[in-house]
Amino acid sequence: MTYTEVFIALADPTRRHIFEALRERPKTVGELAEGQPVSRPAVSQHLRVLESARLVNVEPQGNRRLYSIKRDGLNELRQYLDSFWSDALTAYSAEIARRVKSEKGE
Amino acid sequence: MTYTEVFIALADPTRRHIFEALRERPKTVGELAEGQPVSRPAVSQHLRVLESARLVNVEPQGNRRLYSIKRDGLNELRQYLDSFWSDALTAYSAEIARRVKSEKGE
DNA sequence: CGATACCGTAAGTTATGACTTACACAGAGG
DNA sequence: CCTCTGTGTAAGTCATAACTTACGGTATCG
Repeated sequence: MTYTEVFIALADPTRRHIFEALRERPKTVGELAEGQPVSRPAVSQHLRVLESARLVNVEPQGNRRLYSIKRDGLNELRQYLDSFWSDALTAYSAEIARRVKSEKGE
Repeated sequence: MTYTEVFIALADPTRRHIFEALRERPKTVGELAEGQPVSRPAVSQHLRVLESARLVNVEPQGNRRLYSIKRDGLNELRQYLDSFWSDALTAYSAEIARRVKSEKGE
């Protein structure tokens, strides 16, 4: 059920833009805010949501904070999506398979 | 980019529950509403959003309307996710993850 | 030491959307 | 016909969250 946060995080356009801006390279909050039409505190708040969804990673570097993409959230989302393919949408077998996988710690 | 609607559609818990209820088999609006804690018109509105996101398919059958899962929306979402798995990004984020781990003394 | 850059948090405002009830309309069946 | 069933739509309410400005705290640098 943890992909809930990931969906919510990526549903917002501004947040998705920030996230996509990190594909190029890790960036600081100021750098990210510069490319967006919203204020810097707004970017900070979005980054907090992205971090909570395990989509980004923060690494303090002296005065600044360097944000980068983290794959955990993406993995969960992909796992959820794959559950709609693993089997021809029959009954609950896909869901069961997903649960078993996560129980094994994968 | 059209995956925007898909993200928004699946971000709502009620809408995701409705969508997941269709994994078992195609269902009518009444059947779907019965399994949800919200009113029937609410389910109708959710279905409109899901349909607009190309996540469900509707087939009128006499008096009722039979809804079923449509792959188009899921395909777009998966395509978007897969774009984050390019080799460069994979190597880059793996490096970040490794650094963070070693900083934690793990 | 100041002074400045970088960033997070608080508080308040506003827009969005999820929900309700009420209504309209088409098909099935007596 | 008339009624019931199944569903979509309209209008209005209310909660949420996205945004702003203001402020506080911590490094860096002169």
